[in-house]
Amino acid sequence: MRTEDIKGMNGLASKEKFIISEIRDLINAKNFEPGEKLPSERLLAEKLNVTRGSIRNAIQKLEQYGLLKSMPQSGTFVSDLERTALNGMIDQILTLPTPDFKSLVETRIFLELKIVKFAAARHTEEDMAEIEQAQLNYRTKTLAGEDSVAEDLLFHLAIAKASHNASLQRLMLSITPQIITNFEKYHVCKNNTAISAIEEHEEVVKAIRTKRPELAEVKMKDHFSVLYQYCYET
Amino acid sequence: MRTEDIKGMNGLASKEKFIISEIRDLINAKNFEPGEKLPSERLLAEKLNVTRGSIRNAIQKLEQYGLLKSMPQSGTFVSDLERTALNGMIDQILTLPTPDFKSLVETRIFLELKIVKFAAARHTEEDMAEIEQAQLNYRTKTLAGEDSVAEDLLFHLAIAKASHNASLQRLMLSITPQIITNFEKYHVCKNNTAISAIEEHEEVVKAIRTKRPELAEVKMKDHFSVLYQYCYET
DNA sequence: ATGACCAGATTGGTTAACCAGTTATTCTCC
DNA sequence: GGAGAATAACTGGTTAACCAATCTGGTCAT
Repeated sequence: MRTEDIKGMNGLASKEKFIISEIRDLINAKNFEPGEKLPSERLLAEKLNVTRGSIRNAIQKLEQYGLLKSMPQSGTFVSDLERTALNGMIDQILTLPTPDFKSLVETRIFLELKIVKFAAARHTEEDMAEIEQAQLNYRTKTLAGEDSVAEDLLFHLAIAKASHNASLQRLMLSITPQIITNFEKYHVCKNNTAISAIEEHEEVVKAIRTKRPELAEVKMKDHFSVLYQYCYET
Repeated sequence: MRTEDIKGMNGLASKEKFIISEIRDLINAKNFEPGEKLPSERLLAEKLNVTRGSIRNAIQKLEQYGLLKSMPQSGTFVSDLERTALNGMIDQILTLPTPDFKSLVETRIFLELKIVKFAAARHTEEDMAEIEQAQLNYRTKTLAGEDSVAEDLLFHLAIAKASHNASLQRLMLSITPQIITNFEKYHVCKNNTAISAIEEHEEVVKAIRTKRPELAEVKMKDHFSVLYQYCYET
């Protein structure tokens, strides 16, 4: 059995993939009931001829997806899912490809259009203050002719926070940096559009402040128009 | 310095929070440039009076969000983000609350309505076969009067895969199990609605097969109507 | 002066021993 | 024979020593 250390398509080392699939097979072979206890890490390590650390990594991965739950000094338990569901999820996790840039941008736009609607509907006074402060920072930095990518990011994150949906906020946090760090590479963000972005931002702010979700979405869409074209017209 | 082991609001142990915030402070104090190398794990551990393992955990967390990047036998580097952006992101990560059930459901519906549109537009023959097989499984299991929560989940995951957007698929994978495992607790999924769900599913399948994104979205929305009411009418 | 090169220090990653709880077992006493 | 307590075995988590790749600084031949 080769266990190369090269990273796979979805960021999982192939050794980790192997272990995860073995755990899946074990769950199937033994007809595990939901909530049942997995064999101990040591036993699994011995059975699969890998180190215990590798087992722990694999378990941690599946724990991130909510499929397993480790209890200190007690054991690792499969979550309350049917075995067939567990199987399907693990299969998808194993074959999940690394998102390409277009997928990321597509997802980001889509997330933000919803987030800004929620923000317009649910924001508090403090949220509004933070958004406006972020926009002020972006404005001054941009007008000074300096690079304002960071301030732009913070503006959008402030809106995400104001959406009062922790789940959406987290998704936003997890996909944004990947996009930002690839921006230059893909030449998506033109510097000369930064000035006009100030006004676009302020239109969004105005719509949020006046609590008009639909308008906020439209204005955000305008702001994303360049990115949008990149996604759907190439 | 208290370092309780109790999990914080966002699933981060307070010790981890402390370390992450210290790392942030360090990056600020030393005016780190994008891409610069962080002090070694040993040095950080000594400086913060914690074990090296704790440092490694914190770094791993920030790596998940794409803010740091560990290079074997070389060092840990901050990603190519402005320091202000780094700061804002870390602050949000530290204060991110655990998503409540309503946030999760809200997000799931929203994701699926987009996913089904993409699936209708982009699915391949294999995708379609998998979706229809999943639906068949759901149908037979439900008609047999057995519990079909797992088959329902797999049906929706098959559609997510057919969206051909790895980013969306991953988001879907990461929020679904949390919802499923809380279903019973919140009594959202009534057993007696399962039969009618068969037809709703098949309407969705039909819309996907005939490549009508808008219709697919409508049909999916119908399918989620009960959940939707739970979200927005309580 | 310059470039190739080598040894030692430093790095993140890995391993194995250890720890504090939990759980199963056995032994005792009624 | 059965309930309760002591105990041994086992659990995931933690720690410290170890590893191999890498980086650094100086040295030496050119």
